[in-house]
Amino acid sequence: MQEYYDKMTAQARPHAGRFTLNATDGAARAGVLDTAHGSIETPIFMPVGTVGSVKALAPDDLHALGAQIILGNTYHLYLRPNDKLIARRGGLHTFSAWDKPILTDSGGFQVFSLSSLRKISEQGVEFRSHLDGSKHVFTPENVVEIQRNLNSDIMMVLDECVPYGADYAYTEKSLELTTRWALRARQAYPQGCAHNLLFAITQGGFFKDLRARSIAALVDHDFDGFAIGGLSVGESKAEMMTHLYHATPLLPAAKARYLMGVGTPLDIINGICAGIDMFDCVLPTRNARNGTLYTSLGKINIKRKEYAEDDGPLDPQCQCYTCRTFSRAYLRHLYTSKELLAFRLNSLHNLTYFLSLVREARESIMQGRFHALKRHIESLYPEEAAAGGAIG
RNA sequence: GGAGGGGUUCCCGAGUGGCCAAAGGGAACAGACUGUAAAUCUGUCGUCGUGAGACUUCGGAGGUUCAAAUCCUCCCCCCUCCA
Repeated sequence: MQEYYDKMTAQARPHAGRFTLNATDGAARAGVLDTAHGSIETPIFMPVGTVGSVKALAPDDLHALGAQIILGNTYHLYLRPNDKLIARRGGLHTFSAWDKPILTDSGGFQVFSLSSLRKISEQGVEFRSHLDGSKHVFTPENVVEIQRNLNSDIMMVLDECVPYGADYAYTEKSLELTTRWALRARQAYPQGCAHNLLFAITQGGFFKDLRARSIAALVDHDFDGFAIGGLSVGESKAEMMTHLYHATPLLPAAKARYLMGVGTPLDIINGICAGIDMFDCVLPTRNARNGTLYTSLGKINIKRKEYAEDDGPLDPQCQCYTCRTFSRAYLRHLYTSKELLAFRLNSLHNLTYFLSLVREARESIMQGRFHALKRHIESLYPEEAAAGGAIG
């Protein structure tokens, strides 16, 4: 493996880990994060490709969309096909033919979402595979090792994503464990994987003092970026926003900030408003496969009968391949007929929407007019805004 | 001509005296989805009514019964095999 690590290190571009701020507008930031496979311009939305594939799309599609970085998942790729198999093929970039940056989630979320299958201890988490029931152990150290084997550009530390409704005592105990795990992960690889950036994950549930404590305990350690975890796990929109706006300013300004698993277009705008740089979410791709599409006029469900004879484009203001080429009537027909093309065209469109949104946000920050964009997005999702998604 | 099987709510298909406006699929219609065990899940799905409930349905027409999709009679139609 050392030979593999050396080779990956040699191939890495210089300055990996450097984060440069280009502009700010209020708390909103526009920056650039350098990684081993190139730079990403923030704020950024990262399409989710859990098992080494953004569902329904090929790398060519992602390039056409202007995707700068995608996600992979440690838990899923470790179980299948296995990180060592991927390392033998030259890492996840080579294996999946994606040459731009990749961020891998640690499996902390699976510890949460597959909770019936696991047992948490100081050492790490013992869990059963959802695929075949076999028993495995994740520790802060081996999760980093797995991500190095994948040659992830941005590795996430193992954390516990605390379920919504957890009480103060549990949240506190969990946060302390997550903190100890993060420090162990960092200490295990102090210099050994400099080009595989390592982000810490802050937790703290829905208690402001615990959020602050989690951040304070991590900021002084040498992480390449900081994530806010444990939001959007079932809480109300208002609660989520309260903690988003409370926690983000506590993160160090000089490092990239990542809001994990979020969110809707309005959530993302709020995150940017609060000072977040990076987002990922399954919403655009999953909703694409389930028929919900995001447009410049709001959300639409392409399955609806009203589109059966609608010859207009999905979104007249969108320049994506889907909108340039096909009618709503055809897209509805594809979906209704269960044609696989529906997944690809819908995913292309929704990701175009999310990527355009963050690109516009970046431009508006550079030009000092971010607030106007925020107001506009709020007007597109009035119900969500009314539910508490219009703070700031 | 002979022997047998069958016609159920948009479709397929359970149901053979009351617990049946009728299982289960499908279709249709609507909704959900936030670090992806998701091409998944949920709801509605005879008519009227917010509701309790009322009314009309199981090929057709009669009949038996307190009660019929279910039992009886006749009729119509479909399928298989034999001639």
